[in-house]
Amino acid sequence: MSDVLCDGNALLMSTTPSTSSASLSTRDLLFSSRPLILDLAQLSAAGASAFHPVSPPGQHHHHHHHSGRLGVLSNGPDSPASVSAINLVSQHSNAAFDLSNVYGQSLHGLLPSANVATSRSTPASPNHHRAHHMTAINVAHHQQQQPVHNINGDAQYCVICGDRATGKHYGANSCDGCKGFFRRTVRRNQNYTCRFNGSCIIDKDHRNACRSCRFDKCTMAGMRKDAVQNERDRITSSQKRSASGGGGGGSSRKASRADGVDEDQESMDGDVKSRRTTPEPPNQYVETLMKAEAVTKHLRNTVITRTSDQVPSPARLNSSGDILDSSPSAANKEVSPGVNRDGYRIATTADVTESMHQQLMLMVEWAKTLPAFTDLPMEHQVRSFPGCISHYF
Amino acid sequence: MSDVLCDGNALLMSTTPSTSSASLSTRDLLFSSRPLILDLAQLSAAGASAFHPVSPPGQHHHHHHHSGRLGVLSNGPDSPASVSAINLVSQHSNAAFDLSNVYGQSLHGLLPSANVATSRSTPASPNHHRAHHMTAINVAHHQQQQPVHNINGDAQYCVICGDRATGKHYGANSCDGCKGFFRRTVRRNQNYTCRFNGSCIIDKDHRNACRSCRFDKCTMAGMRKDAVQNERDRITSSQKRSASGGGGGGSSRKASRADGVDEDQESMDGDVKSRRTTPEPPNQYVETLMKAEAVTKHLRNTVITRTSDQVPSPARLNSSGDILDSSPSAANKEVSPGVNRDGYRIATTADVTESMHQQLMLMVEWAKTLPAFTDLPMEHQVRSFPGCISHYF
DNA sequence: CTGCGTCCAGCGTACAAGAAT
DNA sequence: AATTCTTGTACGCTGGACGCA
Ligand SMILES: [Zn+2]
Ligand SMILES: [Zn+2]
Ligand SMILES: [Zn+2]
Ligand SMILES: [Zn+2]
Repeated sequence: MSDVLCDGNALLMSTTPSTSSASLSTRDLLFSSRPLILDLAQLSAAGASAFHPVSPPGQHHHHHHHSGRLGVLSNGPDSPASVSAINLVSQHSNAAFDLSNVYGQSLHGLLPSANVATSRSTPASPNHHRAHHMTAINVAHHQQQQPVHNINGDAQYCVICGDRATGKHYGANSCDGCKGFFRRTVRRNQNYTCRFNGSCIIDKDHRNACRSCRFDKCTMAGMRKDAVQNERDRITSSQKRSASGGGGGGSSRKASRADGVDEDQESMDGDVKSRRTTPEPPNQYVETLMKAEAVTKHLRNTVITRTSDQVPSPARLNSSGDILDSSPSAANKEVSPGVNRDGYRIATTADVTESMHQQLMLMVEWAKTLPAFTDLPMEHQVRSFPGCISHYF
Repeated sequence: MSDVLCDGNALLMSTTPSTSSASLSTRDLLFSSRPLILDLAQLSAAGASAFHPVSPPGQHHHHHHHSGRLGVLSNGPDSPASVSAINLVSQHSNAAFDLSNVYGQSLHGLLPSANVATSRSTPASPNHHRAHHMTAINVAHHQQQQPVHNINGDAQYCVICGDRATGKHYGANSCDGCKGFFRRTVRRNQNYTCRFNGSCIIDKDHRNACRSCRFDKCTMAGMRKDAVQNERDRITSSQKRSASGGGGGGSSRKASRADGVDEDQESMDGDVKSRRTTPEPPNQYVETLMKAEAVTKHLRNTVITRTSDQVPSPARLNSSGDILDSSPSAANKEVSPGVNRDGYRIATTADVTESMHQQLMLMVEWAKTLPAFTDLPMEHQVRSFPGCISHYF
């Protein structure tokens, strides 16, 4: 029962690894003209590495330390295993089910033809964020203050975050943001603790994501605490009497509450607390993924083996007991009639079902290896699948 | 030609949302003992509908749209388009192929409920407003800030809902409610769909009745997405201040968990958000993914529409011309014989092929939005596909 | 002019309360 | 009844605008 019959195109399931078969292998069909292969491990890894803000938004960077470029992974290692679980091969050239063809076409020309490196460094981007940013410093026109160096040849960028620098502050060439941040921190004698592993990336768009790392970077960049002076007298007074009367008030400064309730926002006090350690590192994401990959790899291989061995091999691996509980028997049921000369046989719905089942399983198992996933309450685990990442599965 | 015929279990393609199949669903089979679900659709992006970030496919069963209460948002709206691209349903009870059920269940409860909200805005609470806000102009007392206009005569009302404005937010003079709503929406990259005709009235008492219209109005009123910044470091109130003094320390806030378990409710990352329990990354990864999601979103929607309209609708959207190049015609060919009473028809190999093709396309397009990917030399780009992710297809 | 300072609009986060499930 | 999500309010932090020597 349950054979899939295609009037025109038979669905065939390969019973061999698909690589060497004389007939067209899925892989051959898929990437006949191109060396496409795919290895997710790499994608995620590579992707991940890519994620690494390696190329910071921009210009700012120039040299900059470590910044770790992870280096490009060469894909080699695990590709062998990547054989489609379901190798559906069509006997006919126009077969609709010839996935290989589909893939081939889809990929053909889809990839960005050129962009090899293009390093999209995007010097221009800094725009977004406050436009009114260009203030005093701005030399009349040229609104794009980029790589410019000032008259002295000093770099124009903040050594802490890469934003445009407004001069030296507390000993380091920096932007107003880092200047203010350092001052407030020192004045208030605050102590921050990194929630990750102390190696957060500090650039213009993320400088506020981790105060601990930002402050460390300030210090590292040469800012000196002793350059921060004591609080001065309030400046506030000025305006009121002159204009106030008539109500013209204008906006000059504000009259900071005479009633004393104000207490202002800048000021300090406090006591020392200890450092608390929070889990998860920043960059270890890639590591985690790699680990997950390693853990599920055997499962993957098993699945592949099972799928491809469906017919011929008497030895079905049921070893992974707890994972399987669905129709295992249905698969190896009377198939003899369909086997043809190339070692393929007609795929039964059970075959397809089985394969999909396995695929799902793999995904789930994979997800389960991610600590962040298992930490979720069950409900959430379920919900997480539809997320942005799962879309691409 | 090319119909898939199953002697025992027919492969059917659903032309409807597929809500209630009585037979065992794949899901049941797969995870009978475990609550794991997996929305394939989402998973493969293809599965389909899931792609729509908000897609509420699920829930269908319960009440839902009819939603009697006016002003109340049921979450239905956002997911009109989400119909599984390929709903394979088995005619037999033990059919392993009932993906529709899988989808339905998976999504059930997955969507962020749209809750309405109560407009707690103003009940009377105008009490305090920001203290330091009332500055110059404020004459000591008069705490009832209502129709107040500031010195310039600017309206003091929210341009979106008419409530009392608290200043400019993201570019528009608005109330705190609209400010928060806009920020959350943008940060989560959410998409709303009006259940009516897109012209809902947004005022103080009804602003929570339709998120779609509220958001549109925000945009229309001048709020800019780019004014919403990235997530910052945690604040925790008694951030340690070291110090000397004798401390008067009174902790202002609640002393939120020093152990870091806190994790706050606000802060997420994906549109379908995967709620994380673990701290999560400093995040550029998520950011990158979100960005990729946003960029390919329209593609996803297009694919879903096309796929779901495959059979019934005479209006197939071929609009996205450049993306399609495979057998489009094959799909809508003589199907009459296969349509059965439930609105399903037998899936042709072309249907499956088409869908898979689209899915692949999506993946590739998505990958192309990742800088790390495009930075790879072409050869590597091609090779990256078969990795751990592709295994899960 | 540089490099300290302060000021405060407008970002942000924290969380209590309500709504939905 | 328990749990999760959204909302809106309270208040902290940031950084550009400026004052001053
Ligand atoms: Zn800086
Ligand atoms: Zn850090
Ligand atoms: Zn409003
Ligand atoms: Zn509406």
